[in-house]
Amino acid sequence: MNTPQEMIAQLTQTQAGFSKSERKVVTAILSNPEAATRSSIAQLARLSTVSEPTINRFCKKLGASGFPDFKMQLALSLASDARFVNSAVAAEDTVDTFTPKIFDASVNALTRVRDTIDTNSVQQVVNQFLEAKQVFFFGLGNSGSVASDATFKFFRFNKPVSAHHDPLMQRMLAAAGSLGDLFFMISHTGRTKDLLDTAAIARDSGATVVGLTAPKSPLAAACSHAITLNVPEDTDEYLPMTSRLVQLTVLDVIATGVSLRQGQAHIRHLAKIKESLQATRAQHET
Amino acid sequence: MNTPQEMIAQLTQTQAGFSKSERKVVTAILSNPEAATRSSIAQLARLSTVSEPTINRFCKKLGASGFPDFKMQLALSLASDARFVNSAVAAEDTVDTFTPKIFDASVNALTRVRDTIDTNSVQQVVNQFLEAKQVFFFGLGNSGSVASDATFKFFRFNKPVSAHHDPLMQRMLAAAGSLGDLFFMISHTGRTKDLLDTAAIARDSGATVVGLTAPKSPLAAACSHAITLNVPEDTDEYLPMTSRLVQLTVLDVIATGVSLRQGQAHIRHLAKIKESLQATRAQHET
DNA sequence: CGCAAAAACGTAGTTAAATTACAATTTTAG
DNA sequence: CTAAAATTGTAATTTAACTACGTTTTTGCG
Repeated sequence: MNTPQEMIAQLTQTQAGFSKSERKVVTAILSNPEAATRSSIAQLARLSTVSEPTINRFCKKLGASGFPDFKMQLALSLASDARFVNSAVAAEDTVDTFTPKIFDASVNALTRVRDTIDTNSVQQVVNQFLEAKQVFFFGLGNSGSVASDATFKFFRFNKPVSAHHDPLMQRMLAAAGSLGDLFFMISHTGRTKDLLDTAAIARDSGATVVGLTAPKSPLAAACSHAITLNVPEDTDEYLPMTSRLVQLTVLDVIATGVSLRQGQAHIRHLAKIKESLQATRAQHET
Repeated sequence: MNTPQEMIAQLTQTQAGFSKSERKVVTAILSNPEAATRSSIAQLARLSTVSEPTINRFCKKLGASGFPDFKMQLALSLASDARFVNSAVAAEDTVDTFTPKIFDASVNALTRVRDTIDTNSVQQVVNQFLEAKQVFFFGLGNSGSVASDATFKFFRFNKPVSAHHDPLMQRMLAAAGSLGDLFFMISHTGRTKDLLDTAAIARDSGATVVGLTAPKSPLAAACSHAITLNVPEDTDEYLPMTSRLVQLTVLDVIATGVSLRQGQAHIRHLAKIKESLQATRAQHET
């Protein structure tokens, strides 16, 4: 059936189309959705100061088969939203309590980007990668590590790839760039001056410049193609930068796209690489 | 209330403790759990060829307040399990279809580790970090990038931290180690020979050796303390190595632990670092 | 092997919840 | 201001869930 129930979305978003008493029901439910999933139609009717049939009609209007079904969908909707709860880490937290919070923040960021990422730009970047003769991954700070990781992932495609963390080196490489070169810029903020300069230089030199960065950022504007990421702001002092995780995952997506396009021949290439690693292992893996 | 409903786990795992007709009920539910959440007590009773009260008693035995509550918990349990679905990327996949799969695989890995990680060992590692005079992050390949990322995260604690990717350099540093040095070994498999050697050398030199690696791996055994990660095997050719993401997140957890223990003084230190980055930005962020 | 106690199970009755049919009220359009 | 349409509530009906109690089955022990 319809996979992700979005009952709450319907309750919170849909302002129009509701009558007076229906709005009363919405208010009552929203005041404590958790409780709503556990209450009977009579209880909810009393709480909303409407009649029971009104509740029932309301449920059907929202696509449920009846009140019990509505409760079910609401609960499911809450459950999936519960994973989105980005509860802040507090000073009183212990390892047991803040560990799940950190993981949840990461999951939160990933699901958000999954639901908002523009697959068209991903497709374009995959195409650019396939057409490129040579690929440079540029990043600074945390994004530099992401760039390094990217080389480990993309060198498998029989194409020269490298990562660079030094702004001067990046600048020189960009200046030396030419048609067929792909510069892959990674930046969470998309506002790092050095990278912006480098992007401009690279474009001037005739190379393709791809960005993995924030929407509406200067870097996104400076690139030939950009994949923009809608990651939650890291307002909390303790919660981590989730952008790295998202960037890595998007690079995985791109790599998968390239992989699929390269087809079977490439699979054998991969097998050879895996084999080569065996010798570095103490024992064979299970 | 109890956060993650684990009704299915109770149904699939618990073999003992069930009577004959209760097993019939379990079988009936398991044959189609989805349908079970939508059926009435009478329907399920017929399907299981038992009486309605038997179903009801069964529900209460499993911790539900009654049949409706049981259905609810079962549905929630199914919903959370649905996120675990690690559907493989197929050759016919398009960007639109494989992108969510990759994200889901990452989310899958994170939630799994979140639910299985041993917080005691995290706590121990946090303690080790606080006691250390100097910290070295070692990793090879993909884990090397993780090690680099770790330095960006941990240098904030006013303590000398560095990452090294070269096995020879790692070896030399390990040999030169002494009490107060913390060697932080990152390895997905925990079977990389170079790293195993280095770990042994570091321990011999009197330093503390911490591992972030696979359970029951040689590396885990070779360390003073180990955080072991239960990440899903990467059996699919296309799906990415999720271990990096998990490793990064665990490092975030450790950093948060350290951060919380260092208290308020450290917060001001962080503010200064953030400030220093402003100058590298093209514009102020929103 | 047999008997008694305990556990498991089902039948029938009871209660509560959800739904439907219909009437009253409110809203809207002309 | 009035009539039609939409909205809401009342009351009755149906359906589902639960409880009490009696029957059957299992278990433990002499």
